[in-house]
Amino acid sequence: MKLTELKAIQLAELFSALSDASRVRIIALLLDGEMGVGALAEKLNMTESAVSHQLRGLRQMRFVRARKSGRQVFYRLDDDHVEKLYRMGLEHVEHK
Amino acid sequence: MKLTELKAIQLAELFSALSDASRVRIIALLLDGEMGVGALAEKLNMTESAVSHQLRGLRQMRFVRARKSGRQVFYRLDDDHVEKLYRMGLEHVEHK
DNA sequence: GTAATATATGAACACTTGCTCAACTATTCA
DNA sequence: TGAATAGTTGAGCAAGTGTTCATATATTAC
Repeated sequence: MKLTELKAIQLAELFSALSDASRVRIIALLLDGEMGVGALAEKLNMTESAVSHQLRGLRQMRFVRARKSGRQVFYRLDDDHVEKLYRMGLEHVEHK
Repeated sequence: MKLTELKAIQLAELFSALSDASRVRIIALLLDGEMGVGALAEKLNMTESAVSHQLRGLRQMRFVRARKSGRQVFYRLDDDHVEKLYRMGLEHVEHK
């Protein structure tokens, strides 16, 4: 499999987005639909700040998209590839 | 999507294995068949030590499997999930 | 206007990661 | 046996990551 250095880096960045348990759990929650930062923080038992920092990374990766409504910001998944990757990873983890 | 903390961690570990460009390039090379550490190091332009360190991680994750022959150690992919994850990631990276 | 709410941001810090370098084991060859 | 080859391992270190804490911004309610 030929693979340019650039694509190796891009692939690594892609998988890095899912290489942290907090981010994985954020993705898992967003699979059910959009959610505000505060609600995410509560469900995840994390500070809003920590969640916000993680969401920024996911936003920059185009994994999630933000929608502002009043003073709340609702996030949702921005890519069905993410869901596919997530599900395939879960399959791997569950089947031993 | 309900997700236990344990599974979130396992998923994160799974994706962590592909979250580095060197490891991605190792996987890409092994997609074509098994290869010795020296050959990998040469193709990757890395020291054998660095490659060996990465292979250890991949081995612990059960991503690769080692076969010893004389003084050489040949590595190959140990899981077709890895290939699926790799290809899906590549698809994501290539389609914008 | 002020106060309260929801989120974002930057600095600081502990922790992790991937490399290099040196030392080590294991195998082959002479 | 000793030297050369192939790979592994551990320590050390620079760079990166994820959190907390304090502060800033934006919006709503009064």
